[in-house]
Amino acid sequence: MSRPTKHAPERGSARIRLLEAARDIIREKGFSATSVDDLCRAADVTKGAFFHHFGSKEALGVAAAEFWAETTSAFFAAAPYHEPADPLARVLAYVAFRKAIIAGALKEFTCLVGTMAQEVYESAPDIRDACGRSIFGHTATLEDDIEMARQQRGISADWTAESLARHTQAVLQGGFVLAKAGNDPALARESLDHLERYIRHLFNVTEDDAYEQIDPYRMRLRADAP
Amino acid sequence: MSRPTKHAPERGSARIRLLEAARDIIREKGFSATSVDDLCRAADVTKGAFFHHFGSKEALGVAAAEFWAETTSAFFAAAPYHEPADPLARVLAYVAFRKAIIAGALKEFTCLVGTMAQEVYESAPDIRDACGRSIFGHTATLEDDIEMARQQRGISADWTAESLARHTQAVLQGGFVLAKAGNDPALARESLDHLERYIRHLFNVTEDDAYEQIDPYRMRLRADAP
DNA sequence: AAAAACATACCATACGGTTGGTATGTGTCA
DNA sequence: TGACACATACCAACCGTATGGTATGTTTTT
Repeated sequence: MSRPTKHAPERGSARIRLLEAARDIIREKGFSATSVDDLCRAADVTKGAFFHHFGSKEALGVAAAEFWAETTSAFFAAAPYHEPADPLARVLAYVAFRKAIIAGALKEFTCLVGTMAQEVYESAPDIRDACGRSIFGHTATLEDDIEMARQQRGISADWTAESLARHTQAVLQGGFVLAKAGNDPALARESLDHLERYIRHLFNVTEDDAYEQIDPYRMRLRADAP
Repeated sequence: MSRPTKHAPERGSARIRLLEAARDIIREKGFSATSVDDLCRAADVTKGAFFHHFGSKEALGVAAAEFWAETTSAFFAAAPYHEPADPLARVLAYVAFRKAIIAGALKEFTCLVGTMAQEVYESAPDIRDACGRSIFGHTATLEDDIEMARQQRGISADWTAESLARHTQAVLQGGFVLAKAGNDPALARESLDHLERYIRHLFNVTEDDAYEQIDPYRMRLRADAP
């Protein structure tokens, strides 16, 4: 959190710090309850700097959603759930990975853009659309693996890869809502277990099947567990 | 919840109007963005009346969640999805009913307590807990039908009726989030289709089975459609 | 030198909440 | 029965503060 020295000024360092503060504080208090002063205090910048980088609070909301899209897509691209050679294994590994990162405080693993969209969908269309691009951009990264698994296994489905990818995101977002309402992260994990069972059913893969065949990534997660 | 007193037949009319205004405006703008003045204006009462009935804005939030719990539980208790004699049919009819009432504007069918919980879970524990009681009180009304269906059909499951009921609610809440982010109610209905398919899989009931056997309520919904 | 990146001081308003009051109903007891 | 004490429901005006936003600098980088 310490500011960079005057002679090594990171380009847009105040801007980045404001976006990071927005990510953390909006996830904790919501967009409306987060004041510009809150953000300036957390980022250790003045209001002048804030309005130099963002034309309005709403513009910051849009930028925060875009920042979230950038950072999370980098995070998921680098995540190990892409490792399995089998496409269905990658899909199941994704679910297992999402489940594994649900840990700690609620504000640390819940979704910024889901929270913001829920709150401002009607009053701030620009923010809503930026949140939508982040969410549906992410679901799109799952579609190829789902479609590959479907074709490879000859599943003639009455559902599309697109819709199953979106459903996966819906289960995640809904799990977050229940976890918040019940103040218990386990509620989010619980729904992911149902999602995993659903996907296995869709692909006729039962729990009895050897895991190392279908889901080596999940095996590794289990082996790493204490 | 509203204590029935002998005197003052018109008692609490301002209170009720404020709770109805809260239900509508908070669903549209969120809790923080909804001002006390907004509510007073919509309910056509003065601020003095507001703070006569509610000790604070947060107290109104709690009361609004409780009001939501009361009105929705009466609504669902009177809904026709309880009609089928078969318990699994009732569960599937519930999902079909939830899908059927997703229509019109987002603010008209989305969930007040899900929205509020998502927003204030960290900053207003009293409201969060009231939202939790509303949500999990509702999921509990599904548990008996699920458990009866399970026993009747001899399903030896690695899941509980409780967790499946909660998952159903998670899919609904997540569907609402996606519908808001994508500004399209169809996104919520889409996830309910996956949920229905999941439940059918769990109970080994395929789409090919005769509907009138398993789900007369759904048949009626279809017949009623234009 | 130009412009981008900050900082300081300030503003109008909207915010949640308080105050002091009125009108009306209700239980009580002389 | 009536008058009195008390409670409830509601209102208009007001208060201190926090809010998003601006005007005008100063510093730093190119």
